[in-house]
Amino acid sequence: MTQTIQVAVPGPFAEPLDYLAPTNEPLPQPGMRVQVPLGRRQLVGMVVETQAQTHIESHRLKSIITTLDSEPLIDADLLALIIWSAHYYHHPIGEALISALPARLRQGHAATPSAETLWQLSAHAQASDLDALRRRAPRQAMLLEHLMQSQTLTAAQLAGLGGDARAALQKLVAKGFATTQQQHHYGLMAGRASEPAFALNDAQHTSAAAIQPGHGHAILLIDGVTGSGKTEVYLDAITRAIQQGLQTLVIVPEIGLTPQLLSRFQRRLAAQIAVLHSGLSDSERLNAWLAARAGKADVLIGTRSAIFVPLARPGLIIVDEEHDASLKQQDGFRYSARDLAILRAHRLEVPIALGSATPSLETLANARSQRYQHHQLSERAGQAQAPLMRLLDMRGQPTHDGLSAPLIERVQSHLDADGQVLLFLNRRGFSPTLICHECGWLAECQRCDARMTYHRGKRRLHCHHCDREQPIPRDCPSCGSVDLRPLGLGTERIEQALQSRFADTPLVRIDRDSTRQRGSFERQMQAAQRGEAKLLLGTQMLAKGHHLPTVTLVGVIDADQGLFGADFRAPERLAQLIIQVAGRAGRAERPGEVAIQTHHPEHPLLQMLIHGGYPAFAQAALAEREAAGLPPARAMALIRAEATDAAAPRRFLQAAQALAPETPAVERLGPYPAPMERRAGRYRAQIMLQSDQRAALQTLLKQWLPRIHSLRESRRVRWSVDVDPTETL
DNA sequence: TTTACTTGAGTT
DNA sequence: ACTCAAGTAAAT
Repeated sequence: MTQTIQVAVPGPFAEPLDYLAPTNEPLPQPGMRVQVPLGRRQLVGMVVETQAQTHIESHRLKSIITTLDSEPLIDADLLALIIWSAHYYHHPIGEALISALPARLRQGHAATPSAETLWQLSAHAQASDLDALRRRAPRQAMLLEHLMQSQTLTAAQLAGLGGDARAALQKLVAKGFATTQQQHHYGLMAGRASEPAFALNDAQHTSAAAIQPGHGHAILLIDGVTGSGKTEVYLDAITRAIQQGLQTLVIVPEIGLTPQLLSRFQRRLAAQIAVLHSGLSDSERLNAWLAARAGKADVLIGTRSAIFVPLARPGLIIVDEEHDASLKQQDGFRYSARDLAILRAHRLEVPIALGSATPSLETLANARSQRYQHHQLSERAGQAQAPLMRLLDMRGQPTHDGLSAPLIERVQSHLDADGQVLLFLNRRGFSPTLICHECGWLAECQRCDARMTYHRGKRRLHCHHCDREQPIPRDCPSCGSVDLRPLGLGTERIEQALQSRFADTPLVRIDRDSTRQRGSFERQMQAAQRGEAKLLLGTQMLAKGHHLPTVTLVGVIDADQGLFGADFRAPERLAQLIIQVAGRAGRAERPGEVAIQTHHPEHPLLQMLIHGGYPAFAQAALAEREAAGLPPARAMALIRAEATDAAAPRRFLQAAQALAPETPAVERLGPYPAPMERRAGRYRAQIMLQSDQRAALQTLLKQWLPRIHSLRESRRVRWSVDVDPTETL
């Protein structure tokens, strides 16, 4: 009986495939990549198991072609975690395992970091040689002197020396004064702890002390209002992890991985820091991944996908802004980095801290049921006081491009007192659409059930759902009238209104359009932070996490948009956004004020928020979810389908429903059209599953999905499963 | 009759 | 996902 090896290969397979051990090669181990034949193709797969029995007839088994790694890339723990998550999210096992690797490894490249040349002083070199060189080759002499002082020179140091230092060094090597050597180069940032740690206040100290790297598993919610110094708590815990020789994995939202955050870590930690985000090249990502795996990095800061990075000596996991939507992948392998982080911390027996000023209802429910330790930081660090929030009733108010008289009055008053004002509107462009004043025609997208946004700056219509752009029509396509008018409010329009109302006040607008150029976001943010701009206007880009110490007034231009969204999470998101943008006010010594424009001042959500803050809102929202049988009270999953043929998704999902195993434990709703049925030219429908028992929902999916796979209709649509969906649209 | 495109089955 | 064989539609 020859040994069969289970290999996860990229393809639509829920389970690994069986292969024979490679001939003339040692047995590959779990966690190693292997090259395997699949049909006519050769693919990179990952060994999952070597002790397996197979039920495939032995003559049909093929052999592994070759083993690509000399040691496992990921250890048994991480391998098991990824396999578990492939099953939990019902994603093909090979896709899950392969997508956990950096692209270079997926493609089969060697698991080695970049190499850089290192020049060293040769033992033969004498001081007299230096004198001899000084006359004929001053550049070589200069370099030799460098080598004599510091023994080595790296490529990075060379860049600072100017000219063709490399050629001169080659001459030195030829003359036997220097030698070269290739050295691994992981591209790490060296932290210097040049800045002393802040003295923690009592609440910070209590939270930080509860995070004990090296003392087993614990889950902590660090529930800290904006400005309460969550990062100080993290830094304290990370410092202790480093002192114990343990690594910390820090997961941050896409928008949160800023140069400011990195430089703060660098200034405060005596550690090697690796960074992993979407802006890196493939080899930079590989370097950071390998640095964490080899234990060269003490701290790894990364976005969602960093949760799959192997760690040589794990000691602590931190998930910052744990409520942030970007922690859940929205296509393909739809995992939640926050949920997997909790699982990983459990498996590794290390503490995990989840931080947020506005925790998700899922996390709050877990804190309430004592599964997580709940640490509240309700005091703002330093002198800062909580801002005063109030609602501005828009009903019957005359408005100037969305700005009510009371808001204009507040802005003026803060500007007069030399304050800085931040206005928040989560909608870019000039107006959400154009309307024909004669016949009521609206500028609709050809490919989506949505209106096209009018962008005055670009002089174009732009669909924010499918990215389609077109020129602005001269006249109405329906009646020919030339009287086309902007309908609704976007940041460009508010900018214009502010410029005419506060003509002499320097203003900066920050949204995806105004920051498209490289570096312009940082430039504009600096103008905001230094107080050069007195009026700041922007979308959630401006709301999330940037320190704006001199803002005294925050205006929310339109709170109504989020109040009546189709998604059951819309109120939660609105509350989080309002609290976050409100958190920008009064962070330093000045007290802040928050003014929220709304046509529904009596709305319970808004009342709750301004009177009881986020905790009161969250408590009410949790009770509502409980009553409605929605997450986190019950488990949820979606089966989504889309196709260019309008009827196909519904037909497919109906056929799927007919094959569903009957169980009273799981409720199955639909198929029903997605709230925006047509998007980018595709029609979309879905089935919703809900259950009181997570396990029952999993069992149902496990039995059901293979049947759905075998449906003829399944080939005519694109379909996918979304477990624990965060966007039900 | 040849060639281009769609459809279904199978990959260990 | 990808690739191939079989089936169908249109080019010569």
